[in-house]
Amino acid sequence: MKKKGATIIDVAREVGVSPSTVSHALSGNRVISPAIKDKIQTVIRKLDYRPAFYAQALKNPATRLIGVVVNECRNAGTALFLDALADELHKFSYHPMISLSGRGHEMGEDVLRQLSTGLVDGVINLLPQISPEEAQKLCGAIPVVTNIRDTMAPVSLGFVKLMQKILDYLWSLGHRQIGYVSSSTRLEQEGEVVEAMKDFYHRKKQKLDEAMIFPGDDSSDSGYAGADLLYGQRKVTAIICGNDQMAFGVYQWAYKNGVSIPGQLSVVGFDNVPQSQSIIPPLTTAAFPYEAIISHTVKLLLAKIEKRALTTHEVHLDIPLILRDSVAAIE
Amino acid sequence: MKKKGATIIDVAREVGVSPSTVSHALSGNRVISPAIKDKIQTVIRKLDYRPAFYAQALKNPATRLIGVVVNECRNAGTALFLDALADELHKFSYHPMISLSGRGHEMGEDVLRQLSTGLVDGVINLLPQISPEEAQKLCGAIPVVTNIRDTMAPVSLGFVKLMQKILDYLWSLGHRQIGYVSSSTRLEQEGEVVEAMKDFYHRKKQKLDEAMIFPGDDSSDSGYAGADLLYGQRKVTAIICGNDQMAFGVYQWAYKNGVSIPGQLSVVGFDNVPQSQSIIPPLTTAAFPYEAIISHTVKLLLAKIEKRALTTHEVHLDIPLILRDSVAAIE
DNA sequence: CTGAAAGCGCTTACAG
DNA sequence: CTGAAAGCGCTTACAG
Repeated sequence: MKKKGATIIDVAREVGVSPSTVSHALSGNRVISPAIKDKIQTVIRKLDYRPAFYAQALKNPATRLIGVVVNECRNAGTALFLDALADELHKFSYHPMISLSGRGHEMGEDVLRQLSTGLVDGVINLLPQISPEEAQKLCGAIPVVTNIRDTMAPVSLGFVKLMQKILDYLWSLGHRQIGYVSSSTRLEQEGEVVEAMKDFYHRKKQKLDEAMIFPGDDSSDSGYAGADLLYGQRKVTAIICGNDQMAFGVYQWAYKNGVSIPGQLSVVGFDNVPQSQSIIPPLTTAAFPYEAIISHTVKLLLAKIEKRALTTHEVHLDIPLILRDSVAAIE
Repeated sequence: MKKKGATIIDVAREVGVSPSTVSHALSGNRVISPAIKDKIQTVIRKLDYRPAFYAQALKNPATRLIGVVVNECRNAGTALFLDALADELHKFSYHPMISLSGRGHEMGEDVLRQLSTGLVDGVINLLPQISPEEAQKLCGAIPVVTNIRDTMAPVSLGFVKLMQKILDYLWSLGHRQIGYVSSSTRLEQEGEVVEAMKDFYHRKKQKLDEAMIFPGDDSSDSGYAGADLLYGQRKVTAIICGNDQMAFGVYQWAYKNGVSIPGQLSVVGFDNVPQSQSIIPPLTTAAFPYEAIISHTVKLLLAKIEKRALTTHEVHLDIPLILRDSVAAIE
């Protein structure tokens, strides 16, 4: 195909000046006589001239584009995150270029590699299956930050404290059989979370039963399957889910099987997506601190791009638990 | 900032051949002696050479990038649409570059204009506030298709038939006071839908009460407000919503106000997003025919890009109504 | 099988 | 205040 469109030379010829003059009129880097400036503006409009992006990029490699790579955006938490990330980047006159790599692992690598050919000034890796090290290798000279897990300045989220808070809460309400549907996006921290659970039971002079942990994949289907196993077979009285999506799957299973929430089964989520508030009963869930994480991620990436020193190196964020109506006491 | 990175000249020098040879080895357009080819591969890996995207684009303007412009992706229907669109584009070796313009109108125009500087081969306009004509003007020589509403080959969705089907269904169950929370994303069709409602009432020897129509903005908040007005003041027994999100808002209002669905209030949505199935009670909703629309949109855009003649010019799609549990008969 | 040269559409020292 | 020229990093006729 061919993108016709006028070039700067066409404009210059029509006005009767040199291309340099047109270029300077556009950039404002040089004082141009008002008469010529006006004429240039007129001709630009007449020919519908638009400077070719790639030709500009060849001279000045900064594109102010940030590649954002994510598997898919159907997950409500991801969608919210992307919207907020776009807003944050706009504040610094950067523009996100979102790539959906799809569910396949190899695709994600391809996308990261393609981005690193000068198209973007930096990339934000949101792929759980790609480590910070891999991401940086795939991107070569282009700065990357892998969300939350970045090696230079990771965000440490208070998963451990959160899990203990949740367990304490459920325990105090009389729950003794507590199931957990884990989340694949927080793989790195999964180990810690399980440790936190072990600790908790240890303090209660009990032992964590590994059969109470169901490996979820962040989809509501896996929440559904988790509920089927944990409530249907393991007879839990409460289920903690690694994200809200899976908690919704638990709700769905409960509805299909005539199990009442929170009457017969208590549920706790993670993310605090809008639906968690509107679902019935409103879901008790942990509020993922989007704003703080996004502002940190963007700050970090811009520092790398602009080769500035980092002011902060590590961030600790607590995760508040939002009490709503999906948890009840055991009578 | 400066993106260092090796150039093709660095590679050529290191191997001891000309840049042309390296270029041909990469493209495969020329037979290269195996020994040299091997050496080139080795050096490329050693220097971590990646062809500069913008320099390639300067010679061959086709980037195989498709700009997709959308206000935001937090709406579940939009997120689903974007995921499926990415999959469809990948089938043809095109890659979506998603831009979130945010809620502001002007931003959307800026983004469209910026895309049209050669960065992408075509754009898909998903902004309800920008008409096909405006979009094409903003994009200049770059092909655009405005989803569904494209002038060349629009998709006509059976909104009229759907609305009549829904009204028939509710009417047959005894509903006489039926509210409607309209959707701002389907502005164009809103008129038709209201006509369909008028027709319906006319056939029933009644008159449509305009007070039964609440102008929604696709957010669950507006569903909430709609329910407050329509049920709280206008005493409807059923509410039809322009999208599922707003139906969820109605659910939320009902929960807060102790109104049971479908016992006291029946609700119908539109989109069939995953949550509509998992919500309690599962929502009776219309299934937006994503796949057909996306495949049509992509086919149309690729035809424009590759300057092929269109095989189809207009598509009529029926919208199935999925009966679930959010509607009950009036006793 | 390989190389030297022109050119894609801009910008920016350099010269006036 | 303005122009001629070099160059960004590639690709592709053209020549051997």
